[in-house]
Amino acid sequence: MTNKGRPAQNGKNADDARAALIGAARKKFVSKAYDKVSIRELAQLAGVNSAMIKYYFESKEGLYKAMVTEVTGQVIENIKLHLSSGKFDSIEEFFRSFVEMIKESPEFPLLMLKEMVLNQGVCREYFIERIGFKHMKVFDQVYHHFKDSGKLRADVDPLLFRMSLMSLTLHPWYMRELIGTMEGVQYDEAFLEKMIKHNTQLFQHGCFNEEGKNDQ
Amino acid sequence: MTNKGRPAQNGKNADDARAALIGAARKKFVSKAYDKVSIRELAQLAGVNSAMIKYYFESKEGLYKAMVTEVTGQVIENIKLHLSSGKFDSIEEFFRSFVEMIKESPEFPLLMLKEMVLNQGVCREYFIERIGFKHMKVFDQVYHHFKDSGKLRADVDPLLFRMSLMSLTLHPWYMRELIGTMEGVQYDEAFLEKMIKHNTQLFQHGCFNEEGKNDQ
DNA sequence: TGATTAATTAATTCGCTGGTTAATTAATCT
DNA sequence: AGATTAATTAACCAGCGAATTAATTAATCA
Repeated sequence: MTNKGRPAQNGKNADDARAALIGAARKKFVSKAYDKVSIRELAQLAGVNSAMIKYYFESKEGLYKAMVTEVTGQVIENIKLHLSSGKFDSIEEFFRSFVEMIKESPEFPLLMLKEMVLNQGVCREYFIERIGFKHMKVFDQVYHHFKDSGKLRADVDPLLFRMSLMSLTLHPWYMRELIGTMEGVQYDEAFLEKMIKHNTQLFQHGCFNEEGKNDQ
Repeated sequence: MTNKGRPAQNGKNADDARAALIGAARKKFVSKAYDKVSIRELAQLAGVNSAMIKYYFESKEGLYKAMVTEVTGQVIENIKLHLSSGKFDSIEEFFRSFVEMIKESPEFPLLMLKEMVLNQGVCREYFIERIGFKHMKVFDQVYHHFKDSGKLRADVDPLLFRMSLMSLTLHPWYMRELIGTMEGVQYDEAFLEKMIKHNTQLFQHGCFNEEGKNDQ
């Protein structure tokens, strides 16, 4: 019971047609609707036979879920890395960390949008379970952090604070391609920095005590 | 050449299985991906035979387009009614008018999202042509209105102003169902009013001259 | 070398969906 | 009443795509 059987041999060396399939799924499923992506299309891009999907993932949905697991896994890592504590010196630092997090998993916002907002019926529950609450919690923590430190104005509504935070941090990524084509704007360092400053401006003056501000 | 032929007889009286089909399309296509909605499903919800789709709209896509035409038609009317001039006494008035506009065509934000942002739509070009530029122009006009009236601070970036305006006005509608289930919040009068005030707060202090403010 | 088993494929099955058709119904007009 | 025509339906068809199968390949072990 050691090393029998034909070894995996996609392309060069080791064990993975599996990895190739997940890679293909990452590309295709992010930019196209679930049903518009055929297993033949995926197999072709991965350079393997479509039956390999059954072999490794049981079904198309199995492959999709494996891909979601991989992406959300990375995102969870990045959230831990950049946003874990929820303890930020300033709201600007939060906006900057959030951008940093997204930059490392740029497929994520659209994937989430498709799963959670659109009822594609692929694995909404699974996705929400895996990432939804954890993700939402970040905004929650930010609210409480600033609330507890006494920097937030008393009249700021918790839900609306979180909602507007979400809107301003996520929506621009949904619009990325559109903004790119219509306005000719790339999401480069300079632009993202301007966005961070702009959002900071809005929140700093809109939700925070004037006396409590410590930088700029 | 007057009144021959069998009269329309869906349910009660007059001329419309057609209307029933568009109604069904409005419900189904907004909450599900295009390919996940079958013509039988639509016909069943409308209470007619699926062949009626061919009869009235030539095809599934024809029905979809007819639905888009109806919704966007209403939206254009509502934009004219509530947002046409772009001349608002305050940013709060703009937020309120925008909410008013959306309330009368609540399917619109998600429909637009699917067509323009996600590649799930069927008639992206058609949709953009019909509503895209006209709609974007509203945010543009708001910027210029306040800029020209000297109320905006000099350092406010035009694109970021428009983007954040879009984010704050549209994103909450994408999240509507999610917020409903996760937070138990309904988008009723009271909540929408709070949202308007909150957004106003952000912009009033974040983008406008302090001396130029005239209410509250 | 031959048994064993993992990896891979070509070919086939089968359910679903959009589309089509031909027949039926129910009204109006002459 | 009989012709005409719009509205409606049941039944059917073709095509696609996911799933499945049965066979084949290529390695390891004994």
